[in-house]
Amino acid sequence: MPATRGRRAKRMNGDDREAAILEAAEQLLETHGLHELSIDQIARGAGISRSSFYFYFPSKEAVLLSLMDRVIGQANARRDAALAAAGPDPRNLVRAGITAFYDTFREHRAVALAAAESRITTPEASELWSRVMDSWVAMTAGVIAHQQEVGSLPPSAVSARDLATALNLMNERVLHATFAQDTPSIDESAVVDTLVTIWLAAILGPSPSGPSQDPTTPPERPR
Amino acid sequence: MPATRGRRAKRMNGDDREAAILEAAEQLLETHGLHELSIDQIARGAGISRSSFYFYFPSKEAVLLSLMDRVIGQANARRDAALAAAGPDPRNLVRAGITAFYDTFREHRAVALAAAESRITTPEASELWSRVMDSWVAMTAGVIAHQQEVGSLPPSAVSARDLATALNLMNERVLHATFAQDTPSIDESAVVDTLVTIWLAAILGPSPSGPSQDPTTPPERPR
DNA sequence: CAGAGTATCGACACGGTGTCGATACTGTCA
DNA sequence: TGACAGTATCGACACCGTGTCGATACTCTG
Repeated sequence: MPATRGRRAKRMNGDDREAAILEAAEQLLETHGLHELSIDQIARGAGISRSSFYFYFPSKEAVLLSLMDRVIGQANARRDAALAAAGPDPRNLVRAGITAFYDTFREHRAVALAAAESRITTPEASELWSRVMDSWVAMTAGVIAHQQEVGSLPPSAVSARDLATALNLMNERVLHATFAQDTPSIDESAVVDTLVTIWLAAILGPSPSGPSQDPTTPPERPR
Repeated sequence: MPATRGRRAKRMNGDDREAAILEAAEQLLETHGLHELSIDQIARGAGISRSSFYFYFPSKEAVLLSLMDRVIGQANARRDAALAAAGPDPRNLVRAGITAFYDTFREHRAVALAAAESRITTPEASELWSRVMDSWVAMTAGVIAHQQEVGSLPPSAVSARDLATALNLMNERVLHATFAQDTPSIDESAVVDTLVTIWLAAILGPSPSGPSQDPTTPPERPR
């Protein structure tokens, strides 16, 4: 990046600079964990000094919070669109929801990983993520309760809410492991299918393959 | 704790002091996250100065690593005993394994939570935990593969290994959430049942409740 | 072109880390 | 018993990242 040709573009306006900080941070997070990133690095990456950084954000965690907001908004939008297009069949619903989540965080894996890191130290990040997870859990619990009413899931000993919580936490952890290439973790090519399989086993339960009420989709669904 | 009656017990021998540090650390971790704990606090808690601390451990992460070793050893021992006592029925196997895990980390929740925190910053902690998880995954994958051979689980599109990975990561995350009282999380009273339900749905799959081959244990197993 | 707001920086104080050299205590062997 | 070796302890120092403050430069608008 040569300094904007000829005359050096000295001052940036506040919004541009803020955007530059966000961009620099996300870019640096591709290669370094949040904890191994100093404010100085982010500031330099955005073309300002460390102390100028504080003019825009009170801490690096605040930067991440901004980044998280954007990504979460995208995830929710994508989910709502996907679910609307999926129709009522729980098989499609589940796959659509998981895919929306997967696609978004795959595109912004740096932010996703940093968010998990930040949650530990920053209450704000923790609360933001809690709200996100809660909305997914509530939605999932609705689907499960519906399956129980319709009769394809026997109202087991565990509550729909708890089941929904466990499944969503599984997604969170499994996708994190995949994106971080943890050991053990699941390959990107298989992760969605694996999650969908478990979700369907858990919420469609005992009914082996026979569709209980919606014959619009084939009972067997390989691939 | 009054200073050992009358004459102050000045010097401790090295092993005692090391034990005191471990104890102080675990005790402090009950109420504070690892990141909000300074070496000075741990050292004072063990009755020495900060610089003396370095005589015993190179960092607070090293202390945690010691703590983790002990707890992990306990978890493995408990698991092996439980599995040996559980017999071949996968229903009992699954519940026994999950309960062993749950019980151990419940008794040492401070260490469990700190371990998760430390994994982010300390490669050693990350590797140690990876090895633990890998051994659980391998064991689980064995059970799943066996179920597939026996025929009660149709060899689905996803590999036994991936299934095992997802289920174990679910346990890790769900139990963490429970012990940390995250939002959302599952109450301690319900968490084992919830996990067992999902595991059985995933690895026993389509077969509703009929015992597949081992009639020595009752198919129903409440409490 | 003056003044209000915007943007930037250097310098400082603070708190946590890790190292080093000095010193005190303890057991043991001559 | 008393000197020496090893063990244990500490204070002082240098370092690094953070956050704040006051000074200054730039820019727009009247």
